[in-house]
Amino acid sequence: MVSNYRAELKKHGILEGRSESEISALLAGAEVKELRHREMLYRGGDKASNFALVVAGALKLVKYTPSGDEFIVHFATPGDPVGALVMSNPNGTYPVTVVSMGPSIVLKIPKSTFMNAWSKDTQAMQSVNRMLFNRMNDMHEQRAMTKAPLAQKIARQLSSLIERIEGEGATVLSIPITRQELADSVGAAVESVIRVLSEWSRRGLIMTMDHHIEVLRMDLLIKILKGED
Amino acid sequence: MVSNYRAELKKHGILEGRSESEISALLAGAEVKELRHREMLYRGGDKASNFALVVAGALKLVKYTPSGDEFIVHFATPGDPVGALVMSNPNGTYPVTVVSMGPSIVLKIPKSTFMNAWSKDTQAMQSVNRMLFNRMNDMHEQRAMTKAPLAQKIARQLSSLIERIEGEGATVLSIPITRQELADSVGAAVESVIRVLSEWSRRGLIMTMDHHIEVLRMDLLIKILKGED
DNA sequence: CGTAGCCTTGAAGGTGATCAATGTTTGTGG
DNA sequence: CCACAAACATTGATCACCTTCAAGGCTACG
Repeated sequence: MVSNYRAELKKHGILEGRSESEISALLAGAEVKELRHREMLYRGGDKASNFALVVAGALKLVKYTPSGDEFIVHFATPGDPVGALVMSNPNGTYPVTVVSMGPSIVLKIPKSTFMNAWSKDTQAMQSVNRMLFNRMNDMHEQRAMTKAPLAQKIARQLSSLIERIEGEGATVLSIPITRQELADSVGAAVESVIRVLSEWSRRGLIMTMDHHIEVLRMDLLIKILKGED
Repeated sequence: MVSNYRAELKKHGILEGRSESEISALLAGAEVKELRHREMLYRGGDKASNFALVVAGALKLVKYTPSGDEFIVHFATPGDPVGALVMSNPNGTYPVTVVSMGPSIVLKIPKSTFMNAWSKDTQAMQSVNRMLFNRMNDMHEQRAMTKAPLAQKIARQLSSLIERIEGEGATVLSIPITRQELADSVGAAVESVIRVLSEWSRRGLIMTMDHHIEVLRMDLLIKILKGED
């Protein structure tokens, strides 16, 4: 399974159509790492010595407010680069803490390889840029909803996550996500998220099993997302 | 003034220390454009044929919610690249509408030059990445404040803008900004922003003259920003 | 001198935060 | 495999902060 990380990355347009020698240059010193649930990959503020490509599973990128509560900046899903932007910065530190949600697999690539191979490789940089572009757009979409009611924000987050992790048309979110995490990702209080999800459960819209959310009525979720409730 | 855009860009670390031939390659087909107040540079959804570097003034990057109201994703300030991320994407369209705030100057660079020169130039890409990194961090900071009271969000936005546009220690924001724009950028209603700013005016914290905001008591603004009110 | 764009103020009402208490599930060490 | 701790979920009551709606004023500019 681990051995096949290359195929997985190619699915997401990374390393696709590259020669064997190009690939080995881009992966010089790379290390496949399996992370356990809640295991930390990077700690925010630590010196950035490598970046990672998500191969399987999902990771949360977390920041902390001065007042101590946590908020989730982004969920990194397969194909996502993590910590790549800071590589260009000598002595840069990771801007976020990165923690695995459920078991996941990442490919850790040393900063030196980034500088020697990635940054000089147009195709590679383009795939990194494409992912950053997507991430930016995702953040913009989220910002666009600041004034929308909480249910709408949660619906968006949920369907966006399912689509990105499971693919178009899926209904089960295979990574474990707590109400707290959902709250931290939409900028709300846990209790408020719980009230929304409980309501949805009652209405038969979703089902939760052991921190795994299944959407039973995607059509209704989409309606809520659009504010048609 | 226009002729000196290179010096201005170098101040922000772009094109710095490059040879004459490198610079002319990076600026092949580039065009200096002066924008009037409220003039549009890019319309969201249009095919992206070039990107721009902000030389002087400021631009707002705007999106529209389905319900029609506007929200401001980012204020682009001198040194900022605009539309650069979408260059890697063939047939990509601008994800945001870009409008000048007050008169401003940008350097428009064709997509072909991005593909031929920028994307192959490690140093150039690094400076673009550095700016994107900053923009991301700015958005993260903003996200971190979703639960903070409105006054805090406005204080942050204001001081961040002043620092980025005018430099450390400045107190006057030289670009015209309306209450509506401030509201759209922090995700609030105009009236709410007005109430906060009026209160600040009464307390002698700020002064507004013809859409230009001056901070009279930066110390107090910082206190508010930190939630110490 | 009238329109357009922006600013202001007040009143009413709602959404979600906070606090507090309790139940439930999961994980771990003996 | 049990017992206890830790993490997570739930529910209710209260209340602050903003939004919304409505109405009116100011200033610039063609």
